Order: sequence, then structure tokens, then C-alpha cells
Amino acid sequence: MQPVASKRESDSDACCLHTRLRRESKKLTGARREILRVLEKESRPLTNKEIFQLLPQGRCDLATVYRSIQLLKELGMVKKFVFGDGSARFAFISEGGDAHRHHLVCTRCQKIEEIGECIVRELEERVVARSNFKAVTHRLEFFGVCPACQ
Amino acid sequence: MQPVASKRESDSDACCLHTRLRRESKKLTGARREILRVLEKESRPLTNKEIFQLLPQGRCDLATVYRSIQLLKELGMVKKFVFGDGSARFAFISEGGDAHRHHLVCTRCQKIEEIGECIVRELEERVVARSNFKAVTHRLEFFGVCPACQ
DNA sequence: CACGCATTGCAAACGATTTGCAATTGGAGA
DNA sequence: TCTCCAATTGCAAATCGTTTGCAATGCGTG
Repeated sequence: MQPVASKRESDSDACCLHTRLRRESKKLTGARREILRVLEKESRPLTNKEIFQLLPQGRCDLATVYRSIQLLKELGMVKKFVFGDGSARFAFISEGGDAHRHHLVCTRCQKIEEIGECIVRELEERVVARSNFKAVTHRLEFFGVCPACQ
Repeated sequence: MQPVASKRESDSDACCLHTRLRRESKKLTGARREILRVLEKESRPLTNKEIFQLLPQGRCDLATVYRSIQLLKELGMVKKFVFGDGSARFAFISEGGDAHRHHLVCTRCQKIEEIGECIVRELEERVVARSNFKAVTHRLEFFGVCPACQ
């Protein structure tokens, strides 16, 4: 990735990333820093291509975005979402923030809204009790036509 | 598709399919009949490739499976599911049966179990009321490690 | 039984994602 | 601060799921 005119690294996230990376002898590269910055700025889940397009001018290769996102996911810093349009999306997990989220997706313009609460936990417990499955999680998304598209 | 040694068409579903197809001047071909038969036999949602592999020997082209599934979806005879492994799955919607289903998917062997109840409707109503979205639906899936894989 | 439009097979096109490899670059240690 | 090497990147090709163009084939109506 082309060097970007020196920017201040005031973000504690970049610092945190640095620490986490060091733990696995991984490197804090310009690409990773910029990608994380893009994800922090946008709260909605982004596809790899969207991230790629939002990167500053001297941007890196799309393959690098894929590889970096993969790494960030392994480090638990981003979460993957699949809404069914055939592509994965990723969102930054804020420090100590709750990674568990649900969304309301417009089936026409793909606009994504976040839904605060989750009442599925209770049902999840019942499912676990009856199924003998372990490490159960769930994914719940809502779809509809947003006001602007109606 | 190669002709299959004459089989009795006792299934009311094939008959129903025939009726529905005629309504749109579509044809009841061997491929469509066999594909529907495969979907009826298996209750879990299948990928196009799985359907393709489950077809009798003189099977049709994979592209035909894709096209037939697309048609069956438009006719409302199968429902699409996306569990996040990057491929779509389809399940037969039984006559008058409730197309609304949720699943418990093993993250290791991809085994899929069906979950009977749905308590999300209530939450869905709240979401609708607050968001101004129209035609809202939801998708809820559970993931975990099945007993055999633990 | 024949004819015409729907359907199929085949192969190429496509978009998302992954991967091999040589060139480049962080960052730990001198 | 400089060196060295493993980690990382760019680039291009490979993969995977899915779609599509086109000529050959088949269903179903007359």
C-alpha cells in the first residue's frame, strides 16, 4: 500500500490492534490500519468491495482487503454478517461493545438499520436444551421496504 | 434430460405442479418432475448441487437445476434459505404447509435440523411499528455443534 | 402426427473470494 | 539507526456458485 501522508495515530483502536497483532507476531501495516479506520467510521456492515472503495486514494489491493478482514475476524475485531444478497459484510466490534446485533435490511436499496434489542436469547435456551447442540448462536435479520423505497 | 423408465405419477404434487405450470404455459418436463421429487424426499434445504447429485442417473445439467429451482421458487413451491456458507439452499413447501421455518445448523458437519416454533413474530411487529418499513419479514437461524460432532 | 415455443445441454461469462509467487516492507535485534 | 528475515502485498490466475447465449431438443396443443 502506498504510504499515506503521515497521519496521527491517536486512535486507541489502532494501538489496541497493534498490541493484538504483536501477540501473534503479525504486523501493523498501513493497509490494516486504514481498513480498520474505514470500518470504525461506518457503523453499518460493509462488503469487502465497499471497504476497498472507501479506502484513501493510494489504496491497497482488493485481495489485501480480503486478507486483512479475514485477519481482523480471527482477532475478533470485526463480525461477519450475511444478509443473503450473496456477499459477506463486516462490521467493527467496538471495545467492550456487544458484538451481538440484528438488522433491518431494505430489500430494494439494501439500506441497513440496526435493531437494538434481542429477545431471541430465551428461545435460544430452549433450542439448546432440546437439541443437545453445543456452542449455539443465532442469526436474526429482518427484511422489508424502507420508507424511501415505498 | 434422458427419459427415465416410465414411473407412475401418483404424486399429487406432480399433478399440482402440472396444473400450476399450465397456467403460465410452462411445460412439465422430466427434469422439473425429478427435481421436485428430490426436494420432496429430503426435508432439509438442499443446495442446487446437492439436488443435482441426488437426481437419478440419467440426470440433467446443473444449469437446468438452477433454472428449474428458480421457476419453482417463482411458483411458490420451494423456499430459499441462506445459512451463510456462501450458497443458497431450497426446500419444498408442502401443500398448505407453513413456509415459515427456522433451523439449527451444525457449524461443523452442516447438519440441519428444523425448529418448530417461531416467537419472533411479536418482535417483528415492534420492529415494523418503529421503523416505517413495509412488507417486513425475518430470517432466524441457529448455529452450533451437533452431538455427533462434539 | 406435425409444428412452434418452451426447455435443455454445453460452454462461456460473471461476481465474489481465494491462492501462488515474486517483490516489498514492518519491526526485532545488533 | 541499520540490517535482516519473516510477514505482507500486488498481481494475476484459479475457484466456486450462479447466470446466460445459443443451437439442438422436447412438450403439448391443434
